[in-house]
Amino acid sequence: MANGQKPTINDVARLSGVSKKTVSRVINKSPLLNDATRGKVEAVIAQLGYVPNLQARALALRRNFLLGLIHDNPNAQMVLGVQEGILDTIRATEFALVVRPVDRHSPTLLDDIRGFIEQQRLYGVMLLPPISENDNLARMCLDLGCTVVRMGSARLDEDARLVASNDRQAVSEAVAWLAELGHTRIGFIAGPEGFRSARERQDGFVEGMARAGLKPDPAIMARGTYRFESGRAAGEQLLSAKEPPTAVFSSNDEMAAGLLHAARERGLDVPQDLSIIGFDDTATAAHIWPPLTTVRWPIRTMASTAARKLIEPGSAAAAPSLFPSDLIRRASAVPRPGKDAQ
Amino acid sequence: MANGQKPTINDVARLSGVSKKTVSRVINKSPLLNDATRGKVEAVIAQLGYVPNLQARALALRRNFLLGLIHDNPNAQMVLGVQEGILDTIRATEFALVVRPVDRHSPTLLDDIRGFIEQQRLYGVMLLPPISENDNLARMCLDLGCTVVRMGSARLDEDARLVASNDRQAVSEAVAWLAELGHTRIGFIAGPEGFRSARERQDGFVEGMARAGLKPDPAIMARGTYRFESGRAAGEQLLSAKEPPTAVFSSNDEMAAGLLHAARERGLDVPQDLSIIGFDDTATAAHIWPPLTTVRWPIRTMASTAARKLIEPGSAAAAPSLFPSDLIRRASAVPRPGKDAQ
DNA sequence: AGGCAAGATGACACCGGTTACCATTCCGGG
DNA sequence: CCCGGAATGGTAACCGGTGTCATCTTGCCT
Repeated sequence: MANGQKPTINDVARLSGVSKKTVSRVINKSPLLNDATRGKVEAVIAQLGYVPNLQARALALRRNFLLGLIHDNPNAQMVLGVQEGILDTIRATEFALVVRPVDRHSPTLLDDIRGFIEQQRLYGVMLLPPISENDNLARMCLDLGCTVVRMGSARLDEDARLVASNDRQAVSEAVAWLAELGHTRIGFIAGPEGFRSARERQDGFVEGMARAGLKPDPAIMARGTYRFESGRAAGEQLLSAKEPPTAVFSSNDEMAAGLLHAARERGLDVPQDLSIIGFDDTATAAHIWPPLTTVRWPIRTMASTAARKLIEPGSAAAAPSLFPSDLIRRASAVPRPGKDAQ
Repeated sequence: MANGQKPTINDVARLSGVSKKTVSRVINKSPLLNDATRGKVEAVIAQLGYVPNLQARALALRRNFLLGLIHDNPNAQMVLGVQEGILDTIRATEFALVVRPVDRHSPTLLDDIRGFIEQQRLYGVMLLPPISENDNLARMCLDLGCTVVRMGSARLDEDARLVASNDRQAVSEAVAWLAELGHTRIGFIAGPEGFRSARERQDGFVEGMARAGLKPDPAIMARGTYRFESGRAAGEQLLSAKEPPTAVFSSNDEMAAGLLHAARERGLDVPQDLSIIGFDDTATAAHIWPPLTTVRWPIRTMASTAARKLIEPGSAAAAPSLFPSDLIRRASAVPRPGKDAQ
């Protein structure tokens, strides 16, 4: 310690004239300890700038302090928001956040993740959509002995903890808003098949239409991949329908931007000729023209909650949490032309 | 081990009838080892599914396998690209990536980061712009005993390793391209004062203008904060000049998007009335209308290189690396109207 | 056959914490 | 005045690896 090494618990013990054990008690805030002793030891700790070695601690405790974030980049904005949310929770703790972007389509996905978890001996992992929907993956993590939290669209989950946004309700309300603006021909661009979020949003669309007394028309509904290009393609399909929509709900912002391009290429004016609502409230949403009306879900808060569930034992943490989303009203959705004239 | 615990090196040793030390040699691929023994031990390892405990290893080796990424979110797209680049390098190693978003303006910034590094005993840290420009921070990390790599705009650096993009040259070329398209009134939106990247880009602008035989006009140059709104404000300023520009280079995409809004609000047609070039090639760049001509720098490759410098000892790693950027030509920059008619 | 260097392996302490368990001191109550 | 129990601190072993150094084989040379 004198020679440039970091001070250890032994140095602290020697300098304060107590045993390692006592220092350990001070660090761990053991209640059965004389105040005088505690003070003495704390003074030495401060003087030395002693920081306990987490690796040694992890070894002795047979558990460590690493949380893993496993995702496959659906959306940079969202992933970063999640990271910030997790940090909000763990910043003052001894936990650290380890990230692991993966490729959902890799044939060795499960093995890669297993190796990662085993090698780093993670305490818990957080799964983001879309891989959070992979039940086999969640089960494997649980079997590997770490706690698991999944983020995603609403759905009960027996064993892994769940933090979800209520996509269905949010979409339903967005559609209701379009109806309120006087639209009756409302189109829909769905997310890719097999994604829970895609289904939730589709269900929300159907529900919203029903509530508004409208009937979804398959002729102005299409499916995309959540990517920009697919949104443009879907847009072309919808807009070339015999009776094109005057408003479209897109299951995410990126596809909404694609739709916007498709509309523009046809010489349509958005929002005059076509109202658009997206989902996610990505950075792009506010920056495109016109600014996109979209659904924002509280990513950061959700992630922060999820992290709490990960590190806090207790049964309460096991109950799924459902978060509401907000409709952000911008310029891309306006009353149907001629509606006021009715 | 039999009772559900993870197998340890002792289990492997016992089952294969050799000592711990020999198993350790197998794991570390020691060359002085009998092939027969190695084979036997490896068989047992495979059979048991033994994975060495990194924490114990870190303790014994007095170094660990954690790389830290410290940043304050200049741009989600970029941060995520960096994370992916780092993973490209460390995926097959025992290193893990620990992220730490921070707030550049926090008064306790340095202390927070120090605590983080000391607590987790990071092996190395990577600093992203803009905090990578903080020399005190870099020095502190070095003093704490971890290797440091800074990403940023070109500039020699004595102690910390540097991975940089050649912003100046890239901007210079972008301006040359505008000149080639026939523009002579070229405006500029600078980044915030005090940022190295902002200065590099500004220098590049001046250089490019000079090369094209043009003189920068302060009346059509403004400064922004790299945020959308500041781009819009700068745009209003530039466009209300007595002699407005026919083309503008914006120091990043987000401000370019703001400029685009400003132009549109004035009834200008982009690109017919105004050509725009941005910087960064964020997701937004391709999704706005018209698609933005912009400078793309190889974030992922740079980050991958940076990670290699972090974990590979050797003096070669200490030399700064400079990466070239590409001009992505999209629809937002077109020939000056009437130019062909000349 | 003897000597010896090189190769292969093992014994043991140690990294920096933790826990189990024991020893001491200091009480109050019978 | 003695004893039991709480409060406090110490000792040793352990977590799962690694380094050092000693030991035991070999093969080869003379």
